[in-house]
Amino acid sequence: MTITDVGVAARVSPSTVSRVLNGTAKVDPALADRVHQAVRELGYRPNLAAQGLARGEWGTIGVMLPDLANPYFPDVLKAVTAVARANGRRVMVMESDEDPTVEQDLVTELMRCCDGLLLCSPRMDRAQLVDLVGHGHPMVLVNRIAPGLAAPSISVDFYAGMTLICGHLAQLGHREVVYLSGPEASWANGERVRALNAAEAFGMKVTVLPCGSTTRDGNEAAPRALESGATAIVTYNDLVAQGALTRLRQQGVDVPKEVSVVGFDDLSLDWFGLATLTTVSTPRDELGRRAGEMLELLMTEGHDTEPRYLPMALLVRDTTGTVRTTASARGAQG
Amino acid sequence: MTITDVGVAARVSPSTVSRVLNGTAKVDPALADRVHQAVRELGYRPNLAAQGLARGEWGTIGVMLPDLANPYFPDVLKAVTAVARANGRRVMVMESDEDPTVEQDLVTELMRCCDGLLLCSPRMDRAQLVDLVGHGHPMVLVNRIAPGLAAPSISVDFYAGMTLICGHLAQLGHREVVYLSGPEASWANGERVRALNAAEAFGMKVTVLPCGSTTRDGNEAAPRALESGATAIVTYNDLVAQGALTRLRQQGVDVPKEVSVVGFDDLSLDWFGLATLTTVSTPRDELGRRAGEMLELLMTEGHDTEPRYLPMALLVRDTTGTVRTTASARGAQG
DNA sequence: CTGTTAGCGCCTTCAG
DNA sequence: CTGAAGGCGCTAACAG
Repeated sequence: MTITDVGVAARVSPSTVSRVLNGTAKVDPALADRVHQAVRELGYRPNLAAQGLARGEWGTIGVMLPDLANPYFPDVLKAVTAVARANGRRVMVMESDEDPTVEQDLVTELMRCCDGLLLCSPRMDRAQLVDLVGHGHPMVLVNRIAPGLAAPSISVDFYAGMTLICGHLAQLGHREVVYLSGPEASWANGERVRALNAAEAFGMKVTVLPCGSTTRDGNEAAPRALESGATAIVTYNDLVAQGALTRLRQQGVDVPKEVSVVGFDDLSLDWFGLATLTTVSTPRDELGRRAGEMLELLMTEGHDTEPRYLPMALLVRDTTGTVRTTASARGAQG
Repeated sequence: MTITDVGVAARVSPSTVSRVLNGTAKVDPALADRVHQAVRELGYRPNLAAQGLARGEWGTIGVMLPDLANPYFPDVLKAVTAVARANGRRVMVMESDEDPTVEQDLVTELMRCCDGLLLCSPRMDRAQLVDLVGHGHPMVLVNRIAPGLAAPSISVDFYAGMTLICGHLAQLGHREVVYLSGPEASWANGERVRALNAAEAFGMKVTVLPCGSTTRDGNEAAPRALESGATAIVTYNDLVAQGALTRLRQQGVDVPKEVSVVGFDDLSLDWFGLATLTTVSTPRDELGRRAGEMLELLMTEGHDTEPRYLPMALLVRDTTGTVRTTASARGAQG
């Protein structure tokens, strides 16, 4: 089933078939009709490998991300896919399991079969990033801003988000908070930490505890967080927060009366359980959409867009409250 | 950067390069060394489009699934990806949003750029399935067994899983249960319903309520489920169950004292909240692994494997208990 | 506006 | 065991 078969069926040359199918040039309507009919009758579909070879492009964009099981990414992916489809492209996604070495391989692999790449929350260091970008393949960074890198970037404004959290806690009277830190190699985690450190200027004492990005991590870290003596537990994301929350409850700790807990990302995990998490929201849909658009622009017009930051919004819900004054738990809810 | 460039660098013909790279034929070790070195120095990577065109295959398998946001699928995907990588293939996934029409398009699209397809929980009807399989592309069905279809299938044994649930409830004294039904077009849902109906032979009265597959669906259906007067709420999956559970608690209903709730799939959502869900477990990893292997077999040897059913296991946890005898809630926990 | 011609980069017969 | 030659299906530059 080739373009030639369609050609004979429509009594035209293969080129003409190609032209009507791609709209590359004006074709006599009569011939075009014959072609369309033949295509329909034969159920012809262009061979993508042949097209790719001839055109030098695949009609596919690649997405690399650390973990598909994180509810964060399906939302982003849906938006990216929508944009890609609107531009007539497929999407190929690969997950790295948070491993920088794997990331390198995946990107190399994706470059072989995609016209452009979206690197979501890459964990690799700046040098590796520079190396990869140097290959000249269009790629845009998502949730990672790397200064001086020849690739457009778009990210949620983690720093501002965490600042909102700190402000909220400060106003509730919290002066000592503990932060359950995300993956060490995560730039996004670094931004959160920076914002926390900045909050110390306002008289807030911050303890950083290595933790992780999953519910399990939060669950395991909760006791240590409690022991730190902080009145509020700030977390890398909602998953960690929920894990911690569960553990605290099991230990009979009253949240938010005895201790406040804050999430990050608004994964809307709050369907579960009675209390819903105070957190900051991420515009995941917009993030995916704009990232897709930036990549498309980069691929088609070589447009190197300015780095963009997307704002987060504070969502005060049930897990934060005024700090308890002494040893007794008599604080009021926020 | 073509195979010819490598050839000149290694002072051999392109054919020789191809042969050492693919292990297609015996090559003088000295030449092979030169080739490897040249490849390394030039950083050469075969053009996939050219390979695909010449070989007539893409080195890619396609996966179609209804919804990436369902935590069920990332687990399956990880296993599929692992198998695919072990066989030197990439994975391309597309989600249909539970829409049979979209499914048709996606499969058609995937057939154009993949050597084989995994159709996960397809919602399309049998006729459409037959049509698609008729195209002669290797495909295996996951979580859908369709009799007389010329495609291998593998599925979790939903019927047996639901039977375990019914038995468990019956032994706790439940005689009236309500089922929050999944997507109408879901074969897996049909299997669950069949098992429920079979349970009626044991004196169990079953009411089926249309619901859906998401937490939101469960949340919204909970009041209706309660009104049905049943003593136990059986659900399409853990997501629905959690949604219902949350709503019941908000209404002050004591689970499991006043009503029992059972999930399905063991999505391990139980990190959240105080009570963990009684449910049946799905071997998602094994499902993905075996599906991948079946597809590989089908692609390489045309092996048409027997349909396989994977067993589920009952996990009795905190949300089921003995039926309350009258109006008072004095049941004990299971 | 249409058909003919020459590759895209690789694999795979076929000679040697 | 190696090189040369043809073709995979399509597009694009070239004549007509």
